[in-house]
This record gives sequence, structure tokens and C-alpha cells, in this order.
Amino acid sequence: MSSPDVIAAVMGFKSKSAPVALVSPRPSISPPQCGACLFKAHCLPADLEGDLLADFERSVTRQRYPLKSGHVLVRQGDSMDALYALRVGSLKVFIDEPDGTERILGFRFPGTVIGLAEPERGEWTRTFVALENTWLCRIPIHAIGDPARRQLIRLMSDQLRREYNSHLTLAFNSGAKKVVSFLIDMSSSFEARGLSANRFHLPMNYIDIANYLGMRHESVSRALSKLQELGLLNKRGRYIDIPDLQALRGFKND
Amino acid sequence: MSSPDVIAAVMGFKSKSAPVALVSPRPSISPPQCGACLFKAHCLPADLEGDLLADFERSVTRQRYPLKSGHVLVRQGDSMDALYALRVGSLKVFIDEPDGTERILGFRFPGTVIGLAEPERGEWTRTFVALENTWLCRIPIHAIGDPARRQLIRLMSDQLRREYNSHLTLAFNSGAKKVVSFLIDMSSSFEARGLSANRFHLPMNYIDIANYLGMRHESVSRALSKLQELGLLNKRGRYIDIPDLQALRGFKND
DNA sequence: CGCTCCCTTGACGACTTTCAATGATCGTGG
DNA sequence: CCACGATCATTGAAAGTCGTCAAGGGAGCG
Repeated sequence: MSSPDVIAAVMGFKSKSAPVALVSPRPSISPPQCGACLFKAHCLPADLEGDLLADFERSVTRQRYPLKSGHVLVRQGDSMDALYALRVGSLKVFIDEPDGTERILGFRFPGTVIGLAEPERGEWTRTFVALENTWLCRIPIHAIGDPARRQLIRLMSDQLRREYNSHLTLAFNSGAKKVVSFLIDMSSSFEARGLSANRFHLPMNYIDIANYLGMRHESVSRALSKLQELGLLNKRGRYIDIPDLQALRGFKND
Repeated sequence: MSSPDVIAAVMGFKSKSAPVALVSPRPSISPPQCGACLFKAHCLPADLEGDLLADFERSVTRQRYPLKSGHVLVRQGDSMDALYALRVGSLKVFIDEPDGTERILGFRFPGTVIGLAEPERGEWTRTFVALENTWLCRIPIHAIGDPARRQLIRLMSDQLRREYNSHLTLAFNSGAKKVVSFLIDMSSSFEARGLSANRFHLPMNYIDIANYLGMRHESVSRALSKLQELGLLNKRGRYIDIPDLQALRGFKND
């Protein structure tokens, strides 16, 4: 694949009429999803020729992934020479403490580039682990030419804004509201990928959610139970059904 | 000034033997500080000719700032057509809530570029206010050419890592440890600018610190008092003296 | 000198964590 | 197909932390 436009090709092409699933599938029965539709939310104004799109498809199928659920993509301390575009599945990002504890910094879903916060050459500063079987596309650093830079800057500034949002969530909410913020984020993320914003299956367990939100998993459970009592959602394990998204937003902002 | 290298010139030149202050000055008696030394921490491997450096100096003195303490640099909703390099002083970054409340997302010190998290063209998504008299350098968006992109990407990935750190601070610490993390961040920031890492004057009040950390100002005060009791620091208002930085780090990590 | 803004300290109440035990679900292997 | 074990989720009670409300003190400025 011609090098400078790899990122643009991976993250910025326009999707045509891609099939759209209404509910996110269970990990175990997850059908291979169409690459094109997964990046729909990230259709950026990169002008791509038809052959670049073809290149993209070829590049994707050429990868030797999927990465199996629970497996490590990169471990903190590994030397870094590539970015990764996430196509299907999900990852958790965390700091590995010396004592083996994880401190989860976030979750990643299709349409994301992995490694934007890493020094350009050097070591990965975080560990990325698959939450389910996950398809990725490797983008060697040397393949990032000038035409791809503009795209990269855009992705990074998006990522920065998301981080600011998570700061807001953590600093200005407590308990149930943090959980609600998290759910709304998840909902938007699913919606952006053409899935249902109201009904979805969380790929991570309550322990990871709690870790991410700076809570205990018991508190997450209690918060979700309380929200169910209030009629703001229905849950069965990791299946979440939000009858009225606007009402949920109301709860967060009140 | 020749356009494409503005950012590289502002943020990436090499400082020679710049004078270095040992303790950060009080806002009110703040002497104009040498631009060169302030960016020392950000000497990135951008190859700059002598005339670019000269351009930089000229560009800086050409600005019609300083921005007075308490004044707004940009308000959320303003249309954006430039980035700003922070030379001397400090800013707070916050979301303006409809009811007038501030939700502080961070503080900015010399050597920082303001606006990295904003969409490239569009509206500012945050408000920036000077905490003391502050000198800035305006960098029009159209002046950012390809040679400056690499530099920009580097700055953004640094900023992203800092945001991850603040996530860690918020999610995995409580009370006194959040305050300690904050002090250590401040300390590093002062040190990076050639000032003392052990003794400094905080430019923001306890209310802002508490806002940033998701606490109440009373709790910040109590935390600092407790740390003083433990002999980990001495304070007099916003003057902080940390006798043993390593001991303070120990407190955070224990 | 008195104002204002900021910081400090105390007491009480609400909310989270902690510890412990039980219940549900899923995957595996018989 | 069922039973079993492991992981995950739920719930209760006790303890600790932080927010809230209220009052007082100190520094700087006009």
C-alpha cells in the first residue's frame, strides 16, 4: 500500500450504503462486521480515490489478526514502531502497576487509532488488551507521511476532547452519575458505529468499569440497580436497555 | 514571519544559556521573564536556523498582550482561527456551565500551546482565563504549514499523556492523594521551566484547585494541613515548600 | 481602618468503601 | 444433556471519607 496515505485510507474514507446492525452482538457470536460501516462515524473529509479504498480493504484482510479476547496487543514498555487502527471488537487501555494491578484509562472501539498518546518513537506507555476477539490493522510509523499528518492531528484533537470529557465525568459527578455518564458515552460510541444507542451489550465487566470510573464494582452494581428502580434502564448482566435516553441525560444533568 | 515554521519556532528552538530563576515569582512582582528559558523544557529536535529564532523573538514582542490577570483569552463559543503559545504567566481552562459555574479542566503554564484540543476550524469548546498577567503569542491557523505539523503532533501526544495522568489522579486517589498528585504535577511543571521544584507559589486559589480535582476547597485545605502535620510540606497560603519531594511521592504511592 | 476575598476549622450527615456472603451465568467436561 | 467450577454480579451491615453548613481569622487593598 502506498505509504503516506495509510491513515487517511484507514480512518477517513467515505462509506457507501453499509449494512447496519441494530444491536451490538454478543462477543461469542459476533459475526465479522463490515469494515466500511464501522468507520462511518469517522468519515472525515479526506479525499480518497477508489483504489485507496481498495488498498484499505486489502491492507485490512492482509493482517494476521484477530487478537483473541483477553490477549495483549501491546504491553507497556514494548518498543513502539506502529500505530493500530481498531476495526472490530474492543480494547481496554491501562497502566500496569508494579504489583500487577491495572489502572484503566479507557476503552477503545472500532474507528479508533491506538497509540496517539505515545511518544513517536520509544516505548509504549500503556498496555492494550482485547475485551473480545478483535480485528486490528497495523500502521507502521514510517508509513505516516505528510498527507496523513492532518488526519492524525484531527484524530488526536478528538481524542483530547474525549479525555477532557472523562475528566469532567470523574471530577464533577459522584456514584450513579458517573455510571450514567459512562453509559451515555457507550451509547454514543455504539450509535456512532451504526449500532443501537438504546440497547447494547457492554464488552467489559463491572470490575473494569469501576476501575475506569474510580469506584468499586459493588458501587457500580448498586448504581445500576438504583437506575433500574427509577425506570431509567433495564439490565440483565451486561445487556443494557435504555428506554429513554433523554431521561437518562436528564438524570446526569440534574 | 515565514508561515509554516511558526510553531516550530515558538515551541521548538534550542535555548542557549538562559538565566534561570530559582523560585517562581509572585504574580504582582513578576519580572518579565526571558522567553527562551521558559521553553527550555520543550526544546524539541526541530532544526531551527538563527533567523527563525530571531523571527520568533520579533514575533513575540510584536504581540499586543500581556493579558491581565482574570481576563479572558478566549471564551467557549468564540470562533477559532488561531492557536496561542503561552510564554509567561498561567491560565485556567474550564467549561462554562449555563448557570455560570466553572468546571476546571486544567491549568496551563509557559511552554504550552493553547487550543490543541479544539476542532481545527470552528468554535472554541472551552474558556481560557489568565490567573496572573500573562504573555502569549498568537499563531494563526493558516500559518501552520506542513513542517510544523510534526511538532504539533508531538505536542498533542504530550498533552494527551498529561490528560491520562490527570485521569489516574482523579480515579485512583482520594482526598489528600489527589492534592499530592496535583502538587507533584505543579512541581514538575515549575522544574521543567527552570524554576524550583521544591518551593513555589501557586497561581490559583484553593477553590480552583478543588474544582479541578473534584473536591471542595475545605477538603483541599484540610488535606494540605494534614500533609503539613505529617512534615511532608510547609505552606503559607499559596506558598508551598516541599522539603523532601521523594517523601511526598512516597505518600502518594503508598 | 474597614472591606473583601481567601483560607481554616468544627460538627453533622450523606455517600462510598469495605468486608462478607449469597446468587447467577457461562463454559467445560463428563 | 447435565453437573460442576469459575467468574461475575448482587446485597447487607459497619466503618470511613468527604461534602455541607456555619463561623472565625488573616492578608491585601483602597
